[in-house]
Amino acid sequence: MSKALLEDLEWRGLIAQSTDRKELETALAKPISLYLGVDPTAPSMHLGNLVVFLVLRRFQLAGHRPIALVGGATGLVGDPSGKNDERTLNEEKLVADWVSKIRKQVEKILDFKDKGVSAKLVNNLDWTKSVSALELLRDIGKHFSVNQMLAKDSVATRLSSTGISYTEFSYQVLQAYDYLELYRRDQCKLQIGGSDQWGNIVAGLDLIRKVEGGSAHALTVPLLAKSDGSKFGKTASGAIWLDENMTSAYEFFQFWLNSDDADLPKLLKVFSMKDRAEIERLIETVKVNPGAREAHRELAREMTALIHGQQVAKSVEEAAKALFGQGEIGDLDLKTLDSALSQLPKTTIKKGDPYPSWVDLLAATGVVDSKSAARRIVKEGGGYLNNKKVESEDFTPSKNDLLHGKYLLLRKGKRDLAAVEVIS
RNA sequence: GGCGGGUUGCCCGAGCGGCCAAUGGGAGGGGACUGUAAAUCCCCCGGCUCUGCCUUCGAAGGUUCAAAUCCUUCACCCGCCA
Repeated sequence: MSKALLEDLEWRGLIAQSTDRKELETALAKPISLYLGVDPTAPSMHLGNLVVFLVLRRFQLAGHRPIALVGGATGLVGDPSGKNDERTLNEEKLVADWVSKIRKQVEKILDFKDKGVSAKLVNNLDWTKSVSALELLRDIGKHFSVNQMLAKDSVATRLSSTGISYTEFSYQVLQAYDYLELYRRDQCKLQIGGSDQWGNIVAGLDLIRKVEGGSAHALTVPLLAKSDGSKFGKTASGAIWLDENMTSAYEFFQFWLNSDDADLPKLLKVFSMKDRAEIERLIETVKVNPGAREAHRELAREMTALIHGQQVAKSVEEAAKALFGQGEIGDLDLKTLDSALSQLPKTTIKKGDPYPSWVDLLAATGVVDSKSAARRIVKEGGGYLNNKKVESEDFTPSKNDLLHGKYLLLRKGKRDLAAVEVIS
C-alpha cells in the first residue's frame, strides 16, 4: 500500500522533496496521521492550495488519516517563504473570518465521515494563544539555533534584500511548534506542503527530535508551472479561487475547459483523482483528437463537481454548451436560456426604462473595465449582442433584441459573456 | 555618519523644461486562422459628458507663460567610503 501510494505520487510528479524515502515507505506501511497546513491569507483557497490538499486526500484514500490545519495563529504572523517583502498584518477578526471560510472549503476536499480514517480539522490558534511569551522562549525557543534559522532560504533571501522583521523571522518557530503539537496529541508523523515549505517543515522535524527524541517525516509537492513556464492558475483577472463568489462556478469550469493542450497531461496527473490507466487514456485522446477536448471536459467536470458540487457542475456545463452551441441563440427555449444565463454575471434594467447605449451596457455588465475600453472593443469588432457582432458605437439595443422578451446576451471577444435581464 | 545613484503607467524600463498620456519590451485585450487550444500575423492598451477635457511620472511645497523633466523639504531603496 505504502509503496503504491508513493509510486503513484511520483508518477504524477507530486514529489519535490522528502525525508529518507525508504524510511518514509516503512512508516507508511501502517496507517499514520499526517498533516497539511494552510494560512488564512485570503478569504479563499486557490488552485495552488488545492494541489497540495488533493495530495492529502490521496493519502486519505490510501488509508491514512489526514489532519488539515488552518493557521489561525500563523496567519496572524506571516510566512516569509517566497515573499520578497514584509507583509502587512491582518486584523485578528478578519483572519478569524477567513479561517472559517477556508474550513468550509477543506470540508469539501477531505472525507470527514469515513469511519476508519475520518479527516480532522484543527486550528493552531487553539494551542498557540495560551502559550506565554516566556514559555515560548524557554520551552521552544531554546531548541532553535539562530544560525540555522538564518540559513533558511526564506530568511536568507530576505536578509539580502528588503530585510525581515522579528515577527516573520519567528514564523518557522511557530510552524515547528505546530508539528510538535500534532506529533504529541495525534501521533502525527508526516507533514506535507508546497515545496516552499521545506524549511519550515524541517524545523519541525528538528524540534520533534530534540524535544521528544522522535522521528517524523516530511514530503513536499512541487509548485505548479504551466508548460510555457508561466505561473499556473492565473488568468487576466487574477487567481482561480475556490470560493464561488470570487471565481464563479462557470468561470471555474471554463478555466479547465480552456486549458492549453500542452498542459493537460500535467493537469490530469496533478488534479484528477482518476487512476493511472484512465488518465493515460485521456492524455491519449488529446493527442488523437484534440479538437474534441474530451480530456479538458472530463477534468473540468471532475474539478467543478468536487468544489461546487455535482449539480452545479452539471448546470454549468449545460450552460456552456447552450451558449457556445452552433445554433441560433434565439432558438434556445426559455428554460434552457434561464438556467444558462443564471451562470453568467448579470445586470438588470427596469422594464419601461430607456435602454442604455451599447457601450454603456458593456461597461455596466463588467465584461469590460470602462466605457473607453468598451468603445475600443466595439471599434475592434469584439462586441457581440446575442452572438452577433455589433460594430456601431452609437447602437442602442431595443425591445426587438430581447431573447424571450427578457434577456440580452452580451459577449466580449470569443468567450467573455454576460447577461442583461429586463425586470418589471 | 559622509559621498554618489535611484523612485515613471499592471511589470521591466526610456525620457531629463514645451512637439509627453509619456519611446521600447513583457503581461493583458480585440481581430484573422482554428477547436471556447497553441503557434503565427494585424490592431489596441489611463479616464470621461471624446475633433475636446480631466487625472497620472515616490510625497508635499516652490520657480516658470509652461515641469515627469529645474529648486527645496520629507520618505524609501541601491552603491561606495567611515
